[in-house]
Amino acid sequence: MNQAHEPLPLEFYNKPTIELAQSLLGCLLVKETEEGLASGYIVETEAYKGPGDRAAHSYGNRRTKRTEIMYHEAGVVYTYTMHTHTLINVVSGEADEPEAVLIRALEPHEGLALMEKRRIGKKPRDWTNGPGKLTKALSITMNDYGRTLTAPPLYIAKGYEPQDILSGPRIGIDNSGEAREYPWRFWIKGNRYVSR
DNA sequence: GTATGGATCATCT
DNA sequence: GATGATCCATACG
Repeated sequence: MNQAHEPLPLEFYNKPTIELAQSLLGCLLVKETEEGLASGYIVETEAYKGPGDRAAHSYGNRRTKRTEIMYHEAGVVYTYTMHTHTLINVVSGEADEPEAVLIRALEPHEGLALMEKRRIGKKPRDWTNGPGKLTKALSITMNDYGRTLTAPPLYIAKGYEPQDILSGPRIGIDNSGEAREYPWRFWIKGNRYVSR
């Protein structure tokens, strides 16, 4: 049987976005549904810094119905639909600072049978090694938009301390000028579930 | 292993 | 009507 976890306090998210992106590595992302609980350790993230970041949806303080939640205080979820997939971000920064951290990959931990069922025909390694994949494995949808990460059904709990953290350019933002070169992607060295 | 193109839809112009 | 913070199948080496 699965055991519930203790969510990290709201204060955890109260730090600079780049720092938060690194702090999230090794933490446990948990989603509870009627089918049961599924969770995975965060092994890859990307920071998006709002106004001055051409790759961010909130570049130039762009404020629309979709990005509205990024102007909220840190610790809430920003889900976004990309083609046929849903992506999940953790909102960072103070209120009116539209920054966020994209969760790119997880290492499956609990609810493995559920993930297998949600990712039929895929190898275990392909269950959560990409932003669009992990949301499917954990059943994260647009219904989670705006949720606070400190209570079920969707929350982040303490995981383990990563050994080595590496950083590099972000992925999939080739048309964003200089912003594509910023080393704002972070991952745990040697982890098999990191994308690419 | 790398490279390429199509799927498919919410959101924005 | 155009645009993706992607994924997958296919082709090729």
